[in-house]
Amino acid sequence: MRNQEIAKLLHAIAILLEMKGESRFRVVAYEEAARRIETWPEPIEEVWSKGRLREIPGIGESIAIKIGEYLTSGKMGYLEELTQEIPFEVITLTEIPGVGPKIAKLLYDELGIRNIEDLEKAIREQKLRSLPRLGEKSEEKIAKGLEMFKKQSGRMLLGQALPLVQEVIRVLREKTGIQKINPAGSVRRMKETIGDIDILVASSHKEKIMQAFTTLPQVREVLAQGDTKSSILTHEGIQVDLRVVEEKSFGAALQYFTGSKAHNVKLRELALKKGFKVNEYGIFHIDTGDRVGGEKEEEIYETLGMEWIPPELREDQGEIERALEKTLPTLVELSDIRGDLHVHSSWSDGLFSIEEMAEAALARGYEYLAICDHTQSLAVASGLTPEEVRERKKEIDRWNSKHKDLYLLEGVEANILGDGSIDFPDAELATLEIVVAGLHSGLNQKEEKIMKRMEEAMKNPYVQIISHPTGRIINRRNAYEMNCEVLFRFARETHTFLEINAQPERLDLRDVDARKARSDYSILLVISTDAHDPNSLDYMQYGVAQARRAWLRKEDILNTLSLQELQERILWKRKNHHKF
DNA sequence: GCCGTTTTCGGCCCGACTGTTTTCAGTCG
Repeated sequence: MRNQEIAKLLHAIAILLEMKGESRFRVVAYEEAARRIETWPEPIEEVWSKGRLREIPGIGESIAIKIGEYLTSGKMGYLEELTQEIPFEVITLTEIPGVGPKIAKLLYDELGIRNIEDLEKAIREQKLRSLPRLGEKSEEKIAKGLEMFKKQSGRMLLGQALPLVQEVIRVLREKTGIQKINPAGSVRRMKETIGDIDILVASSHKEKIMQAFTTLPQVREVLAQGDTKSSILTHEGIQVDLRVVEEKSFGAALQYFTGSKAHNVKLRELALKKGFKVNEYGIFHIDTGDRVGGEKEEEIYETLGMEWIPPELREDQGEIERALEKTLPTLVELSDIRGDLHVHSSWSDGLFSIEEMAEAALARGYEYLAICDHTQSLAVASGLTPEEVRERKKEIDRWNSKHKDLYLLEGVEANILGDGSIDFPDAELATLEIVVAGLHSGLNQKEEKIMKRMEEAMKNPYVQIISHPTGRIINRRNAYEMNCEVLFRFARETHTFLEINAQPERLDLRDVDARKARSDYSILLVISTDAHDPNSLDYMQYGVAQARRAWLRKEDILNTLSLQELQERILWKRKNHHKF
């Protein structure tokens, strides 16, 4: 999968073109192409080899040729031409907040600054303030941006951002009595990672709210305090922006600040075609200037003849077209989930007893919970031997005999070994109700080997679910070298389910992959928390959000079934294995 | 550079804020 790699090159071209002062439409075209490729679920090299690059929106003749050239020769002549004028390195300067292409170019042209180190030196020597169109304040601003840039290590996880937002909102409500307050931006869209946090308030008591906000206990530094917008930095170094708008504009502002940018651009283009103008204050007739809505977000979409679009879908990935046809899917909700099919107990590397995990599941209203401890080859995680699994069964049976409202499924998360075999005998697996299997070793093997292991594992009649199928850890580890299309094909052929692992740093499958697995391969997905403690059962909300971003409905998720239906579905594979 | 229920040519989203400027360029979301 070389999508990221190609997207980076196209992004670099866009920046370089902007530095040169090229038409902003060309710049936008390269940016758009980069974004499309980055989120395209198929490996770009495969799309290319099938001659289907032009089917990706935003890829025209010219960019398709450049991608082809790069995949054939490892070079992109156009990019090399551009970097003759401006070194590739200079692009990294634009990642500093407050430094865009134009300033980066200025820094390079006037002071020969090529990278972060050069820039630091120039700031120390106070060289920036004497440049044309820059002054003392600009120098200060860039110095501050540089500090922030050096501190941050990737975007924060949704699992970090959401609790913070909820806490900030709770305290602001308490302190000021405001009613209308909502997260916006990528937090509201429940993206897997968040840049900075946006919160929106409707009120006419601006001063009081800003005061309350900038004196929150979480505040380390107030970055800006204005009438309508203030920004703070928390002790963890997270930037939170708060905007206050008039009640009558709340819906329009919420729509506007929720984004995504691509979604908003498309929406406003469409509005223009229909004779309307959309901005953060409302929706207006172009001819008369009359305001036709804006207090509620729904009014914007309705006026344009569309269904209201759930924030999780607002990425310009087809949702606007579907909203116009009024055929958006009804997305799965947390309340649809009837149980968790992958949790650990203190029998392996979990921190709490089976009973404690079960009580927590009961408290969340679940009908079932699958105890899936690690198996023997995973010694570091106290993986269980068959004997230990039999011992454990007594404890599970004891719960089930006493409780009728929560059923414990006896399971394991088995390990897929280097040759694709499962580290637990088939005869033992056959005694279990649920077998999840995943890769936990040999993660750096070549694609061919990885895929062979996956195939072998899925052919095993007792393996029902593949856990964290791509193995990525956000900000820390890339996915295995693998091919999701092939994985999906195997999964379909062997009637194996795939997991959406809800751990905030995993969220694996990714949203675009899960969407493809369901839409193109009809694979049923399982949302599991992989919890090692009772509180982590709440990760389910992130898994559900991921599923919603993948356009999934209740009927696309295995663990929305009742216990009886679930048992039928998961036992089907071993009973019918001879047929395929 | 891309794209087409107005178009194969002529369009291509919107506004706030900031700083260094006397009218606007650059950045951001």
